[in-house]
Amino acid sequence: MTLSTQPYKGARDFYPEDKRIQKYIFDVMRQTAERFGYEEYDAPILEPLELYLAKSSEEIVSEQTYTFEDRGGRQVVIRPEMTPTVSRMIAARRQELPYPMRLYSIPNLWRYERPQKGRLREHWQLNVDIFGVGGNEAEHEIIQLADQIMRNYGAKQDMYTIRLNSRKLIDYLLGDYLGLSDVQRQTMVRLIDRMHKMDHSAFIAQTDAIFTPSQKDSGLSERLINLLAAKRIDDLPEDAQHQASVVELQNLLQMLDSSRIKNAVFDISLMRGFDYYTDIVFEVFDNDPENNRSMFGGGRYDGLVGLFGVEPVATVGFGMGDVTLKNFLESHNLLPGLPPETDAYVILIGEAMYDKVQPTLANMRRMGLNLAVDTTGRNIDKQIKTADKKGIEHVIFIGEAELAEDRFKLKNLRSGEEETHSAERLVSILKDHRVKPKPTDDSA
RNA sequence: GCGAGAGUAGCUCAGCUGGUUAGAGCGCCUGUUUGUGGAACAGGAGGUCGUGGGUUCAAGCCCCAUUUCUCGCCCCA
Repeated sequence: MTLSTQPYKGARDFYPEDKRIQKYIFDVMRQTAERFGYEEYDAPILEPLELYLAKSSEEIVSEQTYTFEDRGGRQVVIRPEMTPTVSRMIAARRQELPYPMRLYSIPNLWRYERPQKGRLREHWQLNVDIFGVGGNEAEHEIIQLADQIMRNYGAKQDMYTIRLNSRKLIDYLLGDYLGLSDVQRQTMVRLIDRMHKMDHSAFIAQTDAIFTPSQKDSGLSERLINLLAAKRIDDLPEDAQHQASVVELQNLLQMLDSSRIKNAVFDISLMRGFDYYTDIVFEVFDNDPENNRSMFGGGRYDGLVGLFGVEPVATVGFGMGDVTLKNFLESHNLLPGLPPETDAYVILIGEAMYDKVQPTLANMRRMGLNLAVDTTGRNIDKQIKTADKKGIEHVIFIGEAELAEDRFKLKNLRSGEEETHSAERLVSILKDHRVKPKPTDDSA
């Protein structure tokens, strides 16, 4: 049996060309979050099992975590999500933290599930949370930030849709308005969550299975279907329109619209899986018909910090996974070409040059250049080929003549052009060639 | 956890109703005499056909199991 070279199921190796993409994706996340005043934090990848019990969705804890017993007999989980962890951190310093607290992190998370498109076992997820803001300014800022990240990747607003709903509204509609029991509500939420994945008749059949005979006789089925047909807040029943949750939703949509976010819509069927959401939830969908799925989302979860036995803290946040995001960027052709960090590949000409060239290399490196030197002494053509294969755009030739004159030949492998310059000039030319992807602030 | 499809060279794949020493393109290595790449030419390395069993005179091809990958379901990023 030979040793496998494959990475662990559902996890990825990142070769330099992959890591460059990941770094770019993370850089945009970091810069955008920091633009809004969010500060980076981190935490251990291991947490005690109790942290997730009754806080995440039940299936994630019971079937999708990597759980094991450590040598001290403790039940340990490799974190499947970051929200319980950050809530724990806030609770630990509940009294002393300056609110509003704005935090972000890009942790890797593990879930034991069958890998498929957009879903792996290990993924990285930007987590952005604001603590201590009870008003809709929190939702507004969080969604605005999420939207700005998308724009900074170069996404246009017609490429994705931000869907909004309210847990409170759903509770009111299913409970007070339709009169469903708690158990019925829970089942119905799950069902509505995937109503767009099934055909209409199958959906109706399954809703009917949830209702009691008397509920069915009183026409509950029709009322539910009418309710779910609501495309806009105005389509909701008169009674619902006066609910505080609906006023909030309307208010938020208004705020987003004023912030030039025109692709946010109300979606009554939006549920989200986690149990801890308490109010407004949102999800961002890829509009590409090839990849028409939820990319990421979040919402308000005012109850989580309080579970640690401290005064509750109002919280809104979202999580954005790198796998689905990369799918989005690829399908919309938004990933830029990313050259390696190495500014130039140094090719030595002549015998025994390696030692002689060291002072020159050290000098250029001191001036800030990233240089890789070919140590093989192979024919020049092979060395150039190597540079080209590595994707390094520039080659510096150094031989006896160059050392004597203290001027070096720089070749651009893309254009084929060659120029001879002093070390100082080389450094400044190569630094100018660096292309750092920056957030494209298109707030205009 | 459930369902479907697929695993042949580093990559993309071909391989007839089972029939001798398993192929192509690309890539890789060497050389065309060491101060210039992407080309051309010449040569070369590389496969226990995912793994284990079975059927057969004979298995890359048929059967079973297993594993990995891909796609869906559940759930979710």
